[in-house]
Amino acid sequence: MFRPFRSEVESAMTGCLEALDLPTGDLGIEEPPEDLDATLASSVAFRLASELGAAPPQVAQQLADAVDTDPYDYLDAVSTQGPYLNFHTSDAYQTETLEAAQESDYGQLEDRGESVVVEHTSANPTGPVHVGRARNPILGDAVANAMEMAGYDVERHYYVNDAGRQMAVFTWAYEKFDESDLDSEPARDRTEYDLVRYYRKGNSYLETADESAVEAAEAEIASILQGLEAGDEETYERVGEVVDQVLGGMKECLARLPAEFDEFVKETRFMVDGSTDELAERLKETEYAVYEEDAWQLELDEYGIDKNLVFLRSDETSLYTTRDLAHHEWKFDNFDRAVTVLGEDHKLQAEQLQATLDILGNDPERLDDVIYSYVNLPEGKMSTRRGTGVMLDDLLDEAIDRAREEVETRLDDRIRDDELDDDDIERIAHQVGIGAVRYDIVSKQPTKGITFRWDEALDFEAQSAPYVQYVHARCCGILEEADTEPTATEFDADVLSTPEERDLLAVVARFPAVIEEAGEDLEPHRIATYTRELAESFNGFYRSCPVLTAEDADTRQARLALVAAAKHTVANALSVLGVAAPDSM
RNA sequence: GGGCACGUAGCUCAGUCCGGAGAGAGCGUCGGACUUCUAAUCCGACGGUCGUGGGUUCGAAUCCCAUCGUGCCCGCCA
Repeated sequence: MFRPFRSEVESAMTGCLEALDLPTGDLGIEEPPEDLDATLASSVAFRLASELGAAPPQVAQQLADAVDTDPYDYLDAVSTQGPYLNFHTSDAYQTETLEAAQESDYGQLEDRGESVVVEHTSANPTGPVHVGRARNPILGDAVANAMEMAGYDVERHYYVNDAGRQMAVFTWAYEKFDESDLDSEPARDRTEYDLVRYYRKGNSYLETADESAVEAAEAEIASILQGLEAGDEETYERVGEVVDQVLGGMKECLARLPAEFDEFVKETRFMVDGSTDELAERLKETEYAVYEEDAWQLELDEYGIDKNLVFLRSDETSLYTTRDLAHHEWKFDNFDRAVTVLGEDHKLQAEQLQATLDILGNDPERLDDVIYSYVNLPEGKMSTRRGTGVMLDDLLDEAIDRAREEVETRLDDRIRDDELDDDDIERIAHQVGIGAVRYDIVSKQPTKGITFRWDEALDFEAQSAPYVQYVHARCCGILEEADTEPTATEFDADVLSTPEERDLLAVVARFPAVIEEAGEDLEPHRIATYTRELAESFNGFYRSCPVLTAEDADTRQARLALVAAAKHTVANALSVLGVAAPDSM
């Protein structure tokens, strides 16, 4: 009910200011400090003080007196404290929040009737997913989830770069070398770990072999690229054999997170259907196009980009961005909006794409980018080609092992007599281990750099996933013990009167607004911050408010409803983050 | 050299978009709380020139300018 309450406050303030013939452009509405019992506040009195020739506290009082709360359901009263106006909620606010949160989909906002394609990960199919890349699926999945919960109609796409130079090199190397040429065993028994050895071998060969050998190899690589450009069937099959195998392995790895996709869109698709050629022709016709140094380029100075964008090589083949432009026009044809999650190293390319889409007559406002910084090792960047980096599979394995150890050591001094069996332990180890990895990454602002350190990545201490997951397990424990989940008619929210109960309910009430903000601003880390506040409030409530042994039946019933509300809220918040919500821990 | 990001407690981070109520957490350190619905919990203490210097403002971690440090980018690679 926070969102409707906010609307009421805005409406009440606007009405009040209009009645006094004051400007309504800035209502100064903000969230008050935590130790106040007001739900919203306004600092507008500061700005109106000079205009009214009175000190801010007097202005605040004058405004508070003028506000009419009668027409509103959730706005109960306005008070002042110095220069601030404080807005207080009604009993109906509590009651209806508690009722709304009994629904297991609490936080799911109304359908906006707007479709959006969220493209994320899109890692080149060159080898195993390493931790440097892993921020993308974890962030991307959360962005998609947040938008979905905020009411958008979301599709998740993985754009497969199967037509670039890297894949041509890979295909050439895969065909040229034999197992006996390779100098190591696969690090893991899965296709991408096997095949990446050819890719690395090929790259080191190109760096170290003698000139004529490199020349011959480059000729073969160029012929593969040209074969793709010309739509040659056999070339597609050769490249496809490598791409599909490697991608298949990468999908298995990503599924462990899990990060799932509605569609894998191959870039060769936009070569085969002629849209890349057609697009290049259209670009040539624009006033931005120049033919320099035997290649077609686009001058983007007007867009503040001083680097020319080459869109056709001198041999007439297309480049990644050319194909990606066709890809994005396809997105615009099929979706209302497009969101792309990509590393900061692709930022310039994203700006060029944005500018060029505009030149081609598209509305660039329909495309948003979510940019994140790479996860680096203390000693530098991770690289598939060079074989440096921590593999996501290894990180997940370690995290699960660490979580399993934790569960087992806690087994002995466990109070609850629910007899965890081996399957439970394994389940909890997976939920907590993988959850901790995801939470650690998704809870930080994407623009902040992360340096990967094993001890930090495997730190399950507070302010991490298990802290929040534990709240869910506690809720489940209570509700299971009570042997009933209350329905919306069987409780009275008014009996929830302790500070801890009111605080928890107040936090629960804000959840839909947090979803709205995270979904609209593409900032899922806000949900992680919120889960921490929610968990803190719940633990405070848990400490001081017995539920099953409450002093009377009404209190017990209302607290059970509050526990169910907290459970749905924490479960749905974790679900947006892609973190499992364990029933027991 | 140019462009873009980041810089908040010893460490890891919220807060910055949209300026407002003594700058908040966690880890670590120190001290407390389990005959209790799960102690992966809770309570308390210690700890901060919000990189630095200017400016705007009644008010700046937040906006502007400058500066330093770190990262990323500046390929007919992706």
